[in-house]
Amino acid sequence: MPAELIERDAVSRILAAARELFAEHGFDAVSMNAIAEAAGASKANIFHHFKNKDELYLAVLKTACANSCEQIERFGQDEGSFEQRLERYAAEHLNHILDNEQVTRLIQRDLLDNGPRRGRQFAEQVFGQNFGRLVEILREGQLRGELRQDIDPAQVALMIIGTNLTFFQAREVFRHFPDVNFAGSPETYSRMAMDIVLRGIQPHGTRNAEKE
Amino acid sequence: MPAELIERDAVSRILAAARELFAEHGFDAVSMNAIAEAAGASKANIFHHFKNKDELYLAVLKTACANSCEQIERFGQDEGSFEQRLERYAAEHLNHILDNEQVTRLIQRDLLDNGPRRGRQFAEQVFGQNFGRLVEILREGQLRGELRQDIDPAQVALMIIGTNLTFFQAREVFRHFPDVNFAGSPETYSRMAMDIVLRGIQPHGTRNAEKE
DNA sequence: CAAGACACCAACCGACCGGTCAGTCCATGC
DNA sequence: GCATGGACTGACCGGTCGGTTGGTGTCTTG
Repeated sequence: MPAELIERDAVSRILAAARELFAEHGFDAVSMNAIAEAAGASKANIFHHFKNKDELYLAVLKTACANSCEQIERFGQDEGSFEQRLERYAAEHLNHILDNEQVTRLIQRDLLDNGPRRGRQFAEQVFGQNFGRLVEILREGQLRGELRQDIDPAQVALMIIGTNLTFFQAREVFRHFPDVNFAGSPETYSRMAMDIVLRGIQPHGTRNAEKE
Repeated sequence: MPAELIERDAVSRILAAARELFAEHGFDAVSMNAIAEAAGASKANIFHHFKNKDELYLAVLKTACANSCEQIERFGQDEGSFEQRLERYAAEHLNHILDNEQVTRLIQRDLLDNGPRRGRQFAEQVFGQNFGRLVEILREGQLRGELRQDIDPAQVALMIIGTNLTFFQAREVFRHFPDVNFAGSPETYSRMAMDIVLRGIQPHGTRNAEKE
């Protein structure tokens, strides 16, 4: 992939290098010199294409979020039962954040710097889109009586996204925990988590989750 | 020993200022000058007490984690049914991370910088202790047949801690989401989340969670 | 009191920071 | 042929970075 990187035009090379470095080390820890070197361009050229460091950061966040949102839009959209859709959404979401590690880290970092800060809107955008899709699926299920009426769809959405994000965030840490045996297997993790959630949100009387 | 008192005074002032600034802005964005000014000491004095910036950061993390771990040790320890203990643990954990915002942010930041980095062990320490306590409670409940045998306690522990952490991390963001009405009320949030989890991990046949 | 240990600080250092500038290169259009 | 203008660069700017130096005042100990 370095060959590809060299072939592309300067702006996209700069954006790619900046995204990688910002995600890995954070905004303040990355110098324009480092980005220039990684992108194979001069520092002055970066300032030619982007007004300043902040604008470069915003551009990185913007393109990354646009890409991410585009993929999220398709999550859980296929046909299938409510449970299948929800299960598939969770699995796809977990896969997505694992496949797009850089973007996920970028947004998590941005969320952490929560002051009157730079790219807040983009974090809200991606987070909100995830949230919206999920709540939509859940509301629909609730209308069809496939999940309890007395639960808050937003609550369930947060649980699903939250456990996925925590899996992403801490997977390297609890890889060494003796109690944890799903650290290397997001599929196992996602299946087990949704098993619990689905059972937890079933309507009170139903017992239709018996499998074998 | 008045000398020790004086020393501890300046050192603790430096540690407090550093903890606040590191938590708010991250390691690289905080200069020793800023810490010195916030602590009411000279920069040279900081270097007198701490070998370098990294050691100061480690010291901050160490004291913060020690304090945090001490409190966690008491979570969910009181008498009560399995469900009560679990519910109380979740509520106490959420309260804890909200009360100790600085430390939580500090550790989350450190988790994000996952390379061959500085304070990894402390993040593992706090995270692991939370995890250990929860898994312990869950294992006990499993032994007594109060939750399904076919679930992984570590999975449930991650779900509880994960949703709490995500609540902490994103509460400012989804405060503006129309779908969310628990943003300002961690108690409501914790109660609703545990309602779902508890129902999801009940043994297959039981129906003892009907509302009174 | 002398000597030393210790807390503390102003001034300073080289390195590097984000950002600027004058100028080169080169494709385009007249 | 030649003017225009965007892409691009090396050299440079003021300022800040983490860290050091040389020293002052204060307390303890003999």
